[in-house]
Parts: sequence; structure tokens; C-alpha cells
Amino acid sequence: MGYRRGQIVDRAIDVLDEVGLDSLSMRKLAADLGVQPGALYHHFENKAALLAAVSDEILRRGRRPAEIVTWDAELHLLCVGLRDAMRRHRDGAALIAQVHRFDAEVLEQPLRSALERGGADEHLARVGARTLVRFVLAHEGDQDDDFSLGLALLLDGLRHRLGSPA
Amino acid sequence: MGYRRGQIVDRAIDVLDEVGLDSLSMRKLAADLGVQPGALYHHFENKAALLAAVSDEILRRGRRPAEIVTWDAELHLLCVGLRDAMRRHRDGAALIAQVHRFDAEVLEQPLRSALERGGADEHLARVGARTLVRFVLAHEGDQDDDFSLGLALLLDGLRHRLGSPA
DNA sequence: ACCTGAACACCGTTCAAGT
DNA sequence: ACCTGAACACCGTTCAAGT
Repeated sequence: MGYRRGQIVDRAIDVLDEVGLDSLSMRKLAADLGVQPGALYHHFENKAALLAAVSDEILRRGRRPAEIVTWDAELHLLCVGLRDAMRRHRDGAALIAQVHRFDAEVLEQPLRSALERGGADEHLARVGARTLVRFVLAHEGDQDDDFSLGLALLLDGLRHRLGSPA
Repeated sequence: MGYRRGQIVDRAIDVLDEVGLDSLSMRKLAADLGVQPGALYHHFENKAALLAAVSDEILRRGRRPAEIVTWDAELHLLCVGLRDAMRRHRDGAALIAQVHRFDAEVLEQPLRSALERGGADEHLARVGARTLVRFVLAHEGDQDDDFSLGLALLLDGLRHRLGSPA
């Protein structure tokens, strides 16, 4: 069980881009693959698992090498990187938000590290990371300058707490 | 057309609390009302319109009289009020977020007024209001102290921009 | 390991027709 | 004004059986 998984995920991403998240059904995907709906359940336990794999792949494709910068510049890079990754596909933000609705650990962890490097205690690092991730997920549709200002607002708040120069 | 609308919305809220947003279907609601599914379409154009009416009613029930306070205290009150309203019902935040996904004007307007009273220009008021609303919607499940810290972060950022005492 | 065929238990929505 | 009855075009999921 497994070598077709990758192909199915790739195709699911294509279908997503064509029809959007609401119309990405197991049946439509199966038809697109030239296969019966039930066949997909040989590779994924259910639709949620399939969507989780799609989300992973979208994030993996968007991953870029770490750079050596200050903690707040790193936060900025991580947020912009996440925004870019999800904007590469139709309904990308909605999909990623849905998949990570009850556990965004994977998304938050890199941000938390950067915050701790900046001197944040455990609580501030956790809340700061979560707030930033949700900010990015929620502002998919915004103009770039709206996004920038909102992000700057949050980073100002964090710098203020961490006693950095404004 | 109309006098039953209110009763249908009230019942929909009860069903929401019982079964959650994912299981709140037109068919289940109709069954609960002792009516055929098609009958609901005499009162609402579609499911989205029904959910919008449910969201409105939840927000209406949560509305509290305005108090005379500083602009940042008002922002705090508005955010906490929104949080409380949506937490009174199962999946309240998910419902309100879904309904206002492409137009959160109603939710943002009071916050924008408060920000403008605090001296924000049009851009900052718009982005600040939007960021705060989405923050509240995204943090339904959080502990109160996580919510408080995240909100404080944002308010710090806004005070910083508006030159208030930290 | 992978897929078919066929079913089960659901959806949202429409619409002629009834009261 | 409000509702029924019945249909249409979909869903996700399961599972014996085939290769």
C-alpha cells in the first residue's frame, strides 16, 4: 500500500486548482484518475486524510532554505513564506486552515523557535506563534499592503514585549 | 412570506447546539420542525441565507449597550463581546467565520470607528479592525489567558502606531 | 497491492400541485 | 402564505469479490 499515494495527491492538487475546495470530492477525484470512488480508500482512510496529505504537499513545495537573520526578520520570512505557499493554489488557505483546525503544531513550531530565540518565554512564544499563523491563514485574500500592515502590527506588539528597538 | 422565519432561525440555533455545524443540514432542520425539506426554501433562498440569518441572530443576542471609554478600552470590549457571543453556541466561531468569509463589514465596522476615534487613518483603521476580528474568530478554542495575551499583543501594536502610552 | 461493482445512508435544491 | 410529494443530481464510505 502506497506507491500510488503520491500520484493521487498530485492529481488532487490539480483538481483543487481546477474546481476549488468545495467541489473537490472523492468521486470527482476518482473520476479524474479513471478509477472507482472506493479505490481511493485503499490509499487513504478517509477524505480528511487525503486533504491532510494535500496540505502537506502544498507546504512541502513551498518550503525554502533557512536564512541567518534576526528573530523578527525570521518571523517575517516564515509568515511571508507560508502566505506564498498557500496562495499558489486555489483555496489554499481554506484547505490548510481546515486541515490544521485542531492542531496547527507543524505550522507553529518554526515560529515558536524564532520567538524563543528572541527571548520570549514559553507562553509568549506559543501565543505569538499561534496568532501569527492564524493571521496569515485568515488574510489570504487581502492586498499585499494590507497584509504587510497587519503583520507589522503584530510584530510591533511582539518587539514591544521583547524589548527590542521599535 | 416571513412570520415563520424567526421560529425557523430559533430552531436552527437549537439544532446547531445539539449536533454541531457539520451536521446541521436542511433536511435535519426540516425534520426537527416537522416539515418537508423543500418547505424551508419558502423562507430562505438557500442554506447560506439560512446560516447568515442564524449568524445574525447569534450576534444580535450577544449585543450589549455601548459604554463611554477610551478607544483602546472600547476595542477590548468589542473583541471580548464578540468572543462571548460566538462562544455561547456550539461551533459559533466556525459558523460566523463561514458566513462572513467574504464580507465581514458588519463585524469590522464598530472596531473601525473606535480606531478612527483613536486617531487611526483610513488604512490603519481598516486593517486593524480586520485583523482584530479575524483574531477573535480564529481563537475560539483558546484558553482565556492565551486569548488575552494575543489580544494584548495586537493592542500594543496599535497603541504603538497611534502614539499612546504603552 | 490495487481495483470493481454495487450498495447504504445521506446531502442541497427545485417545482408542480395542494390548502 | 405555506407546505407536500416526488424527483434530480450529487455526496462519503463500505465491502465482497476479482486480478
